[in-house]
This record gives sequence, C-alpha cells and structure tokens, in this order.
Amino acid sequence: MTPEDQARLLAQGTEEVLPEGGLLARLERCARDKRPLRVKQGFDPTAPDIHLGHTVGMRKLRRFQDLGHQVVLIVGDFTGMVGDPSGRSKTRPQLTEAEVEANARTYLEQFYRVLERAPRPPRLPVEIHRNGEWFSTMRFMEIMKLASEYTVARLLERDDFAKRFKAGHPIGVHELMYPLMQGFDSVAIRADVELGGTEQKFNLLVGRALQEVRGQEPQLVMTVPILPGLDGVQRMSKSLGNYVGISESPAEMFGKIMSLPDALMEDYWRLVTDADERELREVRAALGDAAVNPMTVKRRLAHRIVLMYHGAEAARRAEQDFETQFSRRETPEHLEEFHRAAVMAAVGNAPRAGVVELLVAAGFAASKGAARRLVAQGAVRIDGERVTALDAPVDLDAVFVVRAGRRMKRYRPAPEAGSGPARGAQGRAAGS
RNA sequence: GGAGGGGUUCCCGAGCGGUCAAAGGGAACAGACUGUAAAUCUGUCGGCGAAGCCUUCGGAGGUUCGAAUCCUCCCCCCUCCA
Repeated sequence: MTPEDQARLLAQGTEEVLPEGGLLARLERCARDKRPLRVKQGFDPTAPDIHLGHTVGMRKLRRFQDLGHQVVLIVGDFTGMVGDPSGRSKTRPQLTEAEVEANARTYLEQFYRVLERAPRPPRLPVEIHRNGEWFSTMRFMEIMKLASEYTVARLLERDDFAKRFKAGHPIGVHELMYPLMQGFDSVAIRADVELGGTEQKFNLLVGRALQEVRGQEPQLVMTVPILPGLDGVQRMSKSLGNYVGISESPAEMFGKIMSLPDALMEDYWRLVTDADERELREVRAALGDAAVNPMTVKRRLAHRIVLMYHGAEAARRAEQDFETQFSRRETPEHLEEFHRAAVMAAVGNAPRAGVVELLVAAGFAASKGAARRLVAQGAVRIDGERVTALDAPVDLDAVFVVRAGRRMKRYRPAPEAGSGPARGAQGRAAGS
C-alpha cells in the first residue's frame, strides 16, 4: 500500500494528527528506509477491565499493525503509581505496586482481543514495555535533568492544571511530573507516533518537546475521540459504570448496546466497529431516514459489536435471545441460571425459602427488603405469572424462570450435568 | 510553625439536643408510555421483621432520660499567613 493510501487510512477516525502533514512525510520516509514506524500507546493500569472506550485507540493500533508497523505498548506500571491527573479535577489515589502488577497482567490478556498476538509477516508482534524498566532505576540527578527540560509555565498551560491552579486547588509536584514521565517514555522507546485520547493531547505534545531536547525527531501526535459512555453524558469508564467490557458475555454486550441513547449510535459505529466508509454512509443515511426505525440500526450495531468479540454464532444467538426476551417478552432458550445452593445461602433466618429469598439468590435484589419492594411493585414473575404475595410458595425441586423487571434468570435445583459454569461469570477478576 | 473552615446515608448537600434512618437534588431500581432510545409522569430507595428492633452521620471516649447535633482526645481534608 502506498504511503498516501496508508496515511488516508490511518487518519480516518482520528481527532487530530500533529503536525499537519507529518504523517504522510513520515510514512514516505519509512517506506524509503524500509523501516516500520514505531507507534506507541501507553495504558495506565488503573482499572483492569478493557472496555469499548479503550478499543478506539487499540483498533487504530491494530490498523498500524496490519500495515506492518511496529506497535509499542507501554504499560504504565510506574506512572500508574503516580496517577495521571489528566481530566481530573482532583488528585487521584496512587496505586500500590501489587495492584498495578495485577492490573497490568489482566490488561495484557485483553490487548490481544484487538491486536494480533502472533502475527504473520509483514505484521509484527507487539512490543511491550513497562515504564518501570527505565523509571525504577532512574537516579535523582537524571530526574533533575528531565525536570529541567520543561518549564512550569508550559505545564500550567494544560487545561486541568490551569483550572486547578486558578481555583486554588492543590497540584502535587508529582502530578506535574506526570507529563514528563509519559513524554520520557517516548524518548525511551524512540517513538515515531504516539496515540492517545484527545484528553492526552497535552501529554503527547510534551513527548515531542522532550524528544527534541534529546536529539530525537519529535513523534507524531495522533489523538482519537473519546467514546461517550452508555449514559450518553460522560466518557466511557469503568468506575462510572457506563461501559461495555470487551470480556463481557454476548448477551450482556448486546443488551448494553441496545440501551445506548440513539444519539450515540453514529459515534459507536464510527469508533468501535470495523465498518468501512461505505457502510458508515449507509448507517448515516438510515439514521437520517424518518422511515427507518432507529432501533433496527441499533440492533445491527449490537450485532456487529458482539460479532467482533464473540464471533458470528454468538452474535446471532445474542440477537435472537434479545428479540425473544425483550421484544416479544418471552423466555429465551439461553438464560443465566442459579441453583438451590444460592437460594439456601439467601435463606438466613427466614423460616423457609420463598420468593424473597429467590430474588436475592438470583441477584435481582441486594437485600430481602429490596426483594420485598420488587414484589410490592409488581415487578416479579415466575414462569410468566406475576407474584404478588410475599409468602407465595416456591418449589425448589422444579425448574422455572424468575423475572424481575427486565432481568430474567432460570432456576434449576442443581447445575445440569455436562454444562459448564455460567458464561462470563468466572475468573476474570484480577489478582487472584 | 500560626490562624481559620470542614469530614452526614452510592454522589452532591441540608440538619446542629428529642418529632432524624436523617430535607432537597442526582444516580439507581420498579410501574405507565415505548424501540431495554429520548422525554414525561408515578412509586421505591440502610438491615432484619407483624408491631418493633438493629446498625449508620471521620475514629475513640464522655455529658445527658435522650446526641448527627454538646464536651475531650485522635485521624484525615481544605484555605490563608510564614
């Protein structure tokens, strides 16, 4: 592929590429020198689950990888202990070494759901560094040297620092160091390009400055848009609970996407699916067409995303089950299950297991009080029959479906022989 | 080092001796509407329970018939001065 084509492809869906025109020039030079670009992105191992928001940048990296460039991931184990203050109005808590370590492991596991772990030429395997490699042994004099290569005035240009400074909110000196550290990562790995969300722009630019001071050619800065979360208001983030994790089950993914505000569909199509220009135009046309129910476009979107992470069969099934459960309000074939053991655990000092205990065991209610309220509000159905009495008898030897509002699970006295544990429920937690 | 202001239920935020499980808003959940969209309206929103009981207002003690509210000590946060 010619440098021109590459540049066009790579610039697609980016917010900004700096300096302008730099990408093409750099690609041309690489082609001439027969050397791949070194494309860096750092990840702060704060929360261990990768969600669709992260994939915006990751998918861009993947594109670089597909074009034969060298992807370099920096696991910010060291900077993670400092905590990136970007976009934060407060000082953020520092992580312990053990937390960072555990999170980093989980992160890497998930990187390869988007990037190729063992690619065939001309694609290159991902190069992974932890920035502790260079920071953990750095001597004080070197830190001073680094600190002398940038100025406070320039650091205070950064929006969030400026705001905090003006408002009289504290800014830790270590926070001021953060951009320098991230920039130094670029020096350390001799990055040609650094990729990040738009909120990273400042940090990425610092990298350029530091590289220049150290006699390296400054990296290109490429920012990708920030994915709004399911609430449609804030950025997608695990701690805000408005996210779709890429390790989530097909059913969960599908459902979450379906609850996305309409206004965000286009963003999602553009940023987290592999739809090409032609398809995006189609989607836009459909969304602008009053005769098309936006819901159908959303179903396609949900299908597409599940497809990307779980494959065609799972996507088909997720859509079908969604249709059954939510559109036709019937019971789908595949349902998460719970068993007698869970119910018994919920019984506590109750005289016997009833609806209330059932709801708690199914995870539909956090407490028996909450379960009672659900019943009182008419939200509960067993095998489609509305339950109104708190003391309604429950036959724990039977198999039935419990519904609380839009949530639904199947009760079975014991797990069926031969069937594995519930999908998506196990083992992803970090640090165990 | 000195002076001052704070820490309330998931979040913000009122309360400042009993009527406080604690106003109000947000989030969340449920119901109506619907496309698990948006908007709107309604209800619920510490735990266990029949009444009632138990735990909660940074922590530990104390005063009081009674404390989120008063006192003592401690911890943490913020602002200003140096």
